Amino acid sequence: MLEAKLAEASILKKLLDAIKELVNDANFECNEEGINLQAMDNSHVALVAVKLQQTGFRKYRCDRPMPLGVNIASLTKVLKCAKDDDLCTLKAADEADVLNLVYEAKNSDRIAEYDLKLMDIDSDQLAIPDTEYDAYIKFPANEFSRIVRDLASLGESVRIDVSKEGVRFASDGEAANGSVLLKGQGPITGVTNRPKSSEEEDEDAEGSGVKKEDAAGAKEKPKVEEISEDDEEDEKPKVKKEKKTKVKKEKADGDVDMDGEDDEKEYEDEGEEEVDNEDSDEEGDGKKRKKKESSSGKSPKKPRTVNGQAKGKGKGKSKEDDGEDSEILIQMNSHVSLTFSLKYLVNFSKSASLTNKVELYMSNDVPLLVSYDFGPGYIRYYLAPKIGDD
Amino acid sequence: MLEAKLAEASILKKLLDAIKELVNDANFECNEEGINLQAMDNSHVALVAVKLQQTGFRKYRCDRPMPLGVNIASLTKVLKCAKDDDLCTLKAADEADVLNLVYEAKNSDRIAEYDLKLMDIDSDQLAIPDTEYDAYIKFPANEFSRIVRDLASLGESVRIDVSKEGVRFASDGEAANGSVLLKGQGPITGVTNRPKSSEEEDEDAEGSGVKKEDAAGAKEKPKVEEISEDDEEDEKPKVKKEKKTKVKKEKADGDVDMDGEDDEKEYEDEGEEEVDNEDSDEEGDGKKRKKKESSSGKSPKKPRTVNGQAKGKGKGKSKEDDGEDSEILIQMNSHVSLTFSLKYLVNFSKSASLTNKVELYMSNDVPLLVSYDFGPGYIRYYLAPKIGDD
DNA sequence: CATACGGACT
DNA sequence: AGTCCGTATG
Repeated sequence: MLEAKLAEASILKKLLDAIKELVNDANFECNEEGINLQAMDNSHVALVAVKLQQTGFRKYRCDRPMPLGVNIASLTKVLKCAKDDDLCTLKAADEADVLNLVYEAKNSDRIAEYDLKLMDIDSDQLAIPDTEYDAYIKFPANEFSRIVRDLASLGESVRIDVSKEGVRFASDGEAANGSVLLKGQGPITGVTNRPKSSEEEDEDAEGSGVKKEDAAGAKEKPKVEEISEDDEEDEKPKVKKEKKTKVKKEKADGDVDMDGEDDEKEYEDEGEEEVDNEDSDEEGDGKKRKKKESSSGKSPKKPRTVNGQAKGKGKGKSKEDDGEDSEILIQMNSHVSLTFSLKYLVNFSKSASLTNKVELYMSNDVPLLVSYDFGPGYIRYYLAPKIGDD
Repeated sequence: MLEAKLAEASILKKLLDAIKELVNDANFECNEEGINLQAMDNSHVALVAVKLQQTGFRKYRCDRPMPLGVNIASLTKVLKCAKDDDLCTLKAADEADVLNLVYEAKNSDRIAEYDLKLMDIDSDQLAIPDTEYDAYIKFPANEFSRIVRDLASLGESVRIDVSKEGVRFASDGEAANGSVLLKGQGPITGVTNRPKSSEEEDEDAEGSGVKKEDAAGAKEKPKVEEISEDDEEDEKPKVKKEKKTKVKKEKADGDVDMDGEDDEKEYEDEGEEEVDNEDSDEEGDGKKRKKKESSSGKSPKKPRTVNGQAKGKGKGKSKEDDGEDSEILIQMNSHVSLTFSLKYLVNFSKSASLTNKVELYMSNDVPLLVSYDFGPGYIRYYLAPKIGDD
């Protein structure tokens, strides 16, 4: 049986808001690691993958793997009956045909309980190719929302170019053409980030040995996702580190002070690694920053980077993230230029309500990965590029 | 070519919001003085005239007069892509068929650029008759918004009466009749205000200290007649300070001719003083005046008229400006009673987002002038009165 | 016909 | 800033 207690019903509410337009029905695949959902959008153009890690729950128990087929619209309705800060417990008996949701007000003077009917859904889980990405951008989620919404008002599609200049989003429309350039802070370095698999997340979080299958290898080889069926393509998506280095690099991006405002919060040299992740810190050209980054760049054993901490269980610092909110981190191995349908990107950008950062992973001719990591898990979208130049 | 940098994109956004429902397409007439737009509303009942003075820009360059025909809806779309506090630069090459808009985030980590397609628009600029107004009211813009919205919910039109009693806005409706009386602070004096031309505005801005108070004794009787060019010589139309009246009057700035009559009155600026600023573009081109006044113009802030300070009302309202916000200044030469369509007034009142004061200029049987002066320019609406008492 | 997005008003 | 209404899209 399943019993999973989430500290905030709002997390589920936002999650459902984020996918309800994309997906009609989907299986919540529950196992001891947590809950996964994977589905193609209605037109089979985009893929959405959600993970709620076991560690993200206040309490989590799942004796055996079980797929819970739910109608997303129905679940959305039921979730609307929860207050944002209610404790939310999902329960399902083995072989149950209903999912039981219990909402407890924080002060526990109110308990609401709903039973959502389940359905059998063919889980045609699509395999997510394990990809090496040539470009990685992490920036404020609302910035992304803004850009795609703005451009969507002009045209149908957007071309995203990642170059040394930065990231450019450009769209041509009837009445006007538009382009937005994000410059990023600091030098553009090679890609050192990659989507972490759920196991990695777990490990990052607590290093618990709970992981299953490829536990061991997981960290080393970045696998994108656990695909069910045919993930025989074993090339792990480790990012290409080949051309990683960019010429100019001096300070880590954390040091940059865009606004010119004096940051009194100077980086404490220890404790907090704020941003790192750039493998190439070797420069040490006497910039004011102290080296915090000691890892050897080439093979990030554990690409720990702030990312990890931020999202990970080490919740300790969720707030500090804000300090990072306005940062734009761009990593690139080679020039990438892809065109996507704005309609989908606008849809994806709804997930901004879950977290304040979004990560884009791109390589030419490969689906774009848009990833939002939030406290208890992540939601990732894959969208194939348009071909030709329509 | 044109290159005009505005410190806040929000100014343009608000301006467009203010006119987009009234106008579909319009020419932005750019010349070395600044940018003018003049258009009839879609039903040819109201006229809107906008001026953005060259001094209102962070940077301004316009080598030769050029009309930029834009579709207001398209420009509105493009402007929505700007953040309110973005620096906004308008650029157009000579004979260009696109208007280029560049938005720079204050911290410059984001640069967005849009090209808006231009169109050829027949500029049937209507002449705005030079009018002597018998009544002038300056009061909080949101007060005006409130009054017209309230009355619009009752009836179709409003009768505005200016008498010694104050200004009364009255509307009769099916279910109820309503009337709002504004009393104004201080005694009601003769009209000393008139719509100022942009040059005058400039002067006010800087010469403010310079004004001599009620220069002439004419104060009591605003004469409407002297339209001379001499306006600049003495003080700018300063309004009376304290209760005293100032009288200044000269020509109104534009000549509108709602009816289509054209009386072009040319105001040549006499060599020294500038006063012109007619919206009438046709001639506008011909008269290119150079700004002589530029000197102290560096702070083109809102030309605060003396009024503000003068009135010592004990308003202790909130912000500093508010001190003036609640002031109601009424000047009148003779009783004025006019009826207008509320629908239009409600529309005009949207400009309240641009500034916190509105000025009404009225004379019997003549179009009402509703003027909003904001930092870099002004927006004025002319609306013919209803006749009979429908 | 229903859903979602954008704009307006309080 | 939030809510509601209207418009547009699927």
